[in-house]
Amino acid sequence: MIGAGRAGGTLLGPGGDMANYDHAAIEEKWQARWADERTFYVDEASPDKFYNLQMYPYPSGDLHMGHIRNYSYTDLLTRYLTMMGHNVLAPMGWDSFGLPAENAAINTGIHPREFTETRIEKMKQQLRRLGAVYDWSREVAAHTPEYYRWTQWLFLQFWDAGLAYKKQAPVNWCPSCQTVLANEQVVGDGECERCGTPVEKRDLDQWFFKITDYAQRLLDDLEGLRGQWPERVRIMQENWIGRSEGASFRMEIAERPGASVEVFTTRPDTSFGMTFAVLAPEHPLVEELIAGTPQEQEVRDFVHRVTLQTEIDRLSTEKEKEGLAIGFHAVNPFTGQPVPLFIADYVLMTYGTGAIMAVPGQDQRDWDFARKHGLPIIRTVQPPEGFDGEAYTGDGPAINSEFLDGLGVEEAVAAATEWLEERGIGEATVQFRLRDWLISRQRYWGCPIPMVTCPEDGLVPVPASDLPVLLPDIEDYRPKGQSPLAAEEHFVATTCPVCGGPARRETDTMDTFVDSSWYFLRFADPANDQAPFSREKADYWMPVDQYIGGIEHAVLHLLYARFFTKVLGDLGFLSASEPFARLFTQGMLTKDGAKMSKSKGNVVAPDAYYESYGADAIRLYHYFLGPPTDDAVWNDDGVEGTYRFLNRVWRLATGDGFEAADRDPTPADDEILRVAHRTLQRVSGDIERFSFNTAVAALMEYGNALRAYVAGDGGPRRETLAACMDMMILMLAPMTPHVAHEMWELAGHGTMLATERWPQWDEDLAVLETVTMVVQVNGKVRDRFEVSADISEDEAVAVALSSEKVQGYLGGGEPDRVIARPPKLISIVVSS
RNA sequence: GCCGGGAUGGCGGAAUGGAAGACGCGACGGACUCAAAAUCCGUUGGGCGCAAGCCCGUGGGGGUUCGAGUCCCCCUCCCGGUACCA
Repeated sequence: MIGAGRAGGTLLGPGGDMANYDHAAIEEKWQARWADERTFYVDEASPDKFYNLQMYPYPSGDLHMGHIRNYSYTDLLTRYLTMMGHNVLAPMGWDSFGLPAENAAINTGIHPREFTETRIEKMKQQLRRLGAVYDWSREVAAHTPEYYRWTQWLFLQFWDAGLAYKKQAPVNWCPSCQTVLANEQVVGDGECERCGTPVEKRDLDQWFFKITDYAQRLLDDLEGLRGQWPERVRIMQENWIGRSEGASFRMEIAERPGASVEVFTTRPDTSFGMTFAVLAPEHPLVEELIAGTPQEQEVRDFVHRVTLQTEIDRLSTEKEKEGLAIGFHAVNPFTGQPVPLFIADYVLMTYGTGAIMAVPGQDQRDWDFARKHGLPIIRTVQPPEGFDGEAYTGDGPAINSEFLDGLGVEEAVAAATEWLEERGIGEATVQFRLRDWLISRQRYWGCPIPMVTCPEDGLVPVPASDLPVLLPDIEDYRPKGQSPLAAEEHFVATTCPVCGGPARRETDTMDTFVDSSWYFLRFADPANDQAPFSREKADYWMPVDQYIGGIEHAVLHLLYARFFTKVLGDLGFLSASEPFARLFTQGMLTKDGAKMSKSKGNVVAPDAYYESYGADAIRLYHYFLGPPTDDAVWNDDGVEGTYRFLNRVWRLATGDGFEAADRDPTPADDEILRVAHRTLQRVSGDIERFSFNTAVAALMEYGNALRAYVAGDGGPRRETLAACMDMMILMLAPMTPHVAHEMWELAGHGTMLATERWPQWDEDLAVLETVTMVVQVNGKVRDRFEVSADISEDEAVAVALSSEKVQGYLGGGEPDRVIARPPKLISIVVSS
């Protein structure tokens, strides 16, 4: 077909001498073929599986260019890996519970289910239009009873394993969303992740998952992800888990024999420098001690004032630390001396023991507080000569510390801890910053928590056989401080599974992060109605070989999913201990200096681009735009360039404007084949290392070389051009699949391009025959030679020294030094 | 504050310690056209020069090296995370 003129004319563009391809017709044709032939549907037959997963999206309805960028990357890999011969699972599903649907219901009266499902359909259409391919037989949606039945079932497994519990706790409350938030969902200066409203504290009965039981393993297993996950994500998780080692010990209250307070410190070596101790205002001991004392009212007022502060004020580091002596003393076990006991807002009840020993000499916060309240400061670590700071936190010999004197920090910590342990006062302990995961939400559009409360039997799980606890249809979605479900008596009123007596259902629903903590497992076995997934299928597909998503999930989703995987592994449901073997976080697409979002009004709708340029040109532009890990700025003119490129390739494929001849090969034919193989080598390597932008650049250079070849003396040789075009088409197949498939068919291949094998380059052809050798004199390039790529060192030096220009710089003398790096470079050093 | 990451033409970006600016966008000039669009060809970091060519140039300052955008030290600015975590 090559060189046969405008073959297959019906799909050619609308007239003009320089025909553009008819992207609309071509795209529809091939999208239908992939769907009808279920080209990317997979089973478990092959030993060479590859699980290629993109974070399943919230069905927002409209794909903007930011989404398109992300889906384009995943689709490139699905197609490339398929051509590499892997059995590639690329599923798609919907994170379809959550607030937007519920808010829409409140505002418009449309049922969240209808709202959600309409949008899912819309989004599926848009993915199809992009040419993104999936195994749609595995589609899941978190809001369907077929899915959330198993979310509830998994909750029951957690409950049975003692990993789910309910307790009253001060929680983050968003007054606008009228629901609680996990710590991880409080962002910035204490604002709601969703709506930006300042978060308040409230005491509520809430459900938690005991993720803290897994803190150490979640931390340890990050090691194994080194090199496979972006370093910054690994570090963010490490910091979030926040392990610190130290000691906790008890101190007697001087005025109350029998009463004591436990403190945690990472620096037991500094205990001799303790000059006061501080309790969190909410510490239970505070109320116990002050009851009936003259200062009772003053202390209560202070506690009240602190707890009323929003999280923002309380945690602001600019604010001066506020505190109050409560009139009691703690006895420092190391010295036997009493130190005054304070309450202060800088000590948090939620970390450690909620109480600290204060050592102003070695802790800046304590220093500040001591200064403000006129408390003594004792240094217990000798600062280095010339130290002019305040608290000294570095290493140095211990001083003023009796038996610790002279020891370095590490030895002193060990010695002090041992001292405490020998006396039974305290012990070495490890603290984590990580808190248990609060999963209750007082909202309607989420997975109901399958528990009932019975006056006789207390909290009772709904039997697995009664699942799912269906989310009932209701009339009033407005949040009122408790879940809208609480107002639905027919939902709430039930019977106790244990005693059969009247009982009440839990009305909270689960955080949507619970739904997304196991969806990747459901994709392995989506139709299973006996279990969330079979171990066999999960073990076949897991772990996810390549996970792709946004950096915004660096801690939340990725930590929870890791936690779920470990729990389910421990419970015997699967073998994998980590869900995502490799993680790729793509950068975001910005416009006007911000991430594209509806609320910012800076979204670029793809519709006009689809019409003018088609899906392939849009995709190719996204690949070309820049490194996929980096944020990128949308540029309206850019698609024009990739569209022009594709049309030039199309004209080469359709023989538009030239005639190919059956003739003997010339050096030009030899050379263009070499360029083809060199390009294949570059493109293959670039795709493997996610350098899509340079892969596209290589293809463009190849296209330019092909056009020069076609226009060159003697014109194109039919056989050479066909071989070169086949390679071009195969390389374009994962990137611009529609036009590539069309060209493949036009070239006379009767096969489906998508399942063709990615070609292998010929090493002998890919290597350069001649190289430009640069000759430097004193570091500056002074001459260049075309030399054979396998030139010897001696020859290369001889060529360099023969250069007249170089001789000029040598001024008749001998070079002091010659550094030879054949065939690319000869560097000559000569003293002036 | 602490922990990451970054700064290269008008713009997006490319460059295993070895020709800085590949590839593309934009701009300018030209061909084709009655004209325009499309397409094709050429130029395009700055300065000096008729030219051959020379000098300067990867945020700033030092250093290592025959050779630094790349490695080391210091600084400035920008982005992300985290923030009284004892």
